[in-house]
Amino acid sequence: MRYNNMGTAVKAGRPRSFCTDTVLDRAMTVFWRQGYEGASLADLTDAMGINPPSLYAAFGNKEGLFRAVLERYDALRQDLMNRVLAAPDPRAVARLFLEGVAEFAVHTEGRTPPGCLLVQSGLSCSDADIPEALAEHRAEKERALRERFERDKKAGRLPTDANPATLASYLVAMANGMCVQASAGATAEQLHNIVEVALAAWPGSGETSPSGTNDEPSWRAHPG
Amino acid sequence: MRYNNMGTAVKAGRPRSFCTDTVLDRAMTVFWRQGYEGASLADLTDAMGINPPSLYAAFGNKEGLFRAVLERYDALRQDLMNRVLAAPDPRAVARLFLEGVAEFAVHTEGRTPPGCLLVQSGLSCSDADIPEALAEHRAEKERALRERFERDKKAGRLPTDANPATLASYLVAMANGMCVQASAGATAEQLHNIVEVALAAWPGSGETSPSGTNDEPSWRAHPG
DNA sequence: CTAATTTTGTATCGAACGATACACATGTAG
DNA sequence: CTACATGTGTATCGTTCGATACAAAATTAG
Repeated sequence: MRYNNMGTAVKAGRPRSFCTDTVLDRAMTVFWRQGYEGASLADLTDAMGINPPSLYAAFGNKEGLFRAVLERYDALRQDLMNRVLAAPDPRAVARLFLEGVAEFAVHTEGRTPPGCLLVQSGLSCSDADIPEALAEHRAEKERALRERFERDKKAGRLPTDANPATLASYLVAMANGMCVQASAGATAEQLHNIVEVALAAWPGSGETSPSGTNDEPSWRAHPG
Repeated sequence: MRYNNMGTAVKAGRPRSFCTDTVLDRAMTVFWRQGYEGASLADLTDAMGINPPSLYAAFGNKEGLFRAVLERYDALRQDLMNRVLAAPDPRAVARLFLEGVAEFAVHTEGRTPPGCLLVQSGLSCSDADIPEALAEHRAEKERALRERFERDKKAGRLPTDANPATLASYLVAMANGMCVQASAGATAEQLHNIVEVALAAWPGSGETSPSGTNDEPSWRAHPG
């Protein structure tokens, strides 16, 4: 038995000619732009630069490839979620989350379509497993936010009558809605305007903030 | 030339055996539940109770049927939009709109899937005309809200520095986001909680309302 | 080296896709 | 009635779909 430079075992047989993450990134753009059912195997293999047998050997079938793409998508977004969850207070969590989503949704650098894969690639499909898988991935983010807000509430960083689940659900709904807008061509400025309005809804807005960050009301025509 | 009881001309030839709106309603549920590309012609003709030649004679092709379904969907939602736009002030517009969307999104009476056809049926497709058609229909609602808010601003029912376009975009994004939540199984109570938070963002919230409707802060755990 | 193992490229499978040809049914026009 | 026009049902078109069979290529194991 031989080992590579990472200490993992090298299997016998012909080695793979492609990098898993690279082909997943390419498949991601196809699913993102065309949706799960609109992405044909020919589209996928063309974009990935591999042939069908390689795809099926690596990912099982089309749904397996899609699920692998979703995991890869989460990994690419993990840094953002980590920064969001590391924010000092719930208001900063909300702001970093919505601003981060707005940034990702439009600032694609041509590598991906605008919007969010978890919203665009299959809310409705002939195979209900696909919308379900997407919903689970979205719910994962909502759960992380809710648990953060539950800790904030216990620590006194939210009013005692605040509802962490509702606040998390509000943020995720807002984010998903912004992604729908982005997929239809909304600009970064339009999304950031929406974010400013959305943050005005946050507990403590509209009054002098106890933390001293007295934000400008966000529904104004020309903030600043 | 003969005329029917509505005064319209009766064409020569064998008459249609189906009601256009009825078959469109049935096609709507298929597109809604399975998405544009996930809805096969066999699925559609089965649900509509007609054969392919009848479908093609009446609607041209699959995309033509889909566009007819979108028009039908708008017609079914027109009453809600009329009531929303007839509200006395912008805050009432926002509340009626979001509450109406929340109601429609979950209260389907088994006839349709939860959510919104304009969000679920094809944000991404191999044929880009479909997402574009959906975006136009969504933008139509946003435009109606924006024009209403522009009139409100001129009439002094909104602050002089309010941004009607941003407020309309915020409401539509919120509505679309709630529909995404609904499609994944959110309950009416969860959506209404989100609506309460969303309305707290509205200009004038957080202070004693000038109209005297001093709404309960909406991010509370147990409103009322 | 030979044997075993795994991936690759080509070529293609049966099923499902969107869309139609065509004969028959059912109406109006005169 | 005949002539014409339109819709319906069956049966099927060519294409594309997701998925594989198979043999050659490329590696490890001994």
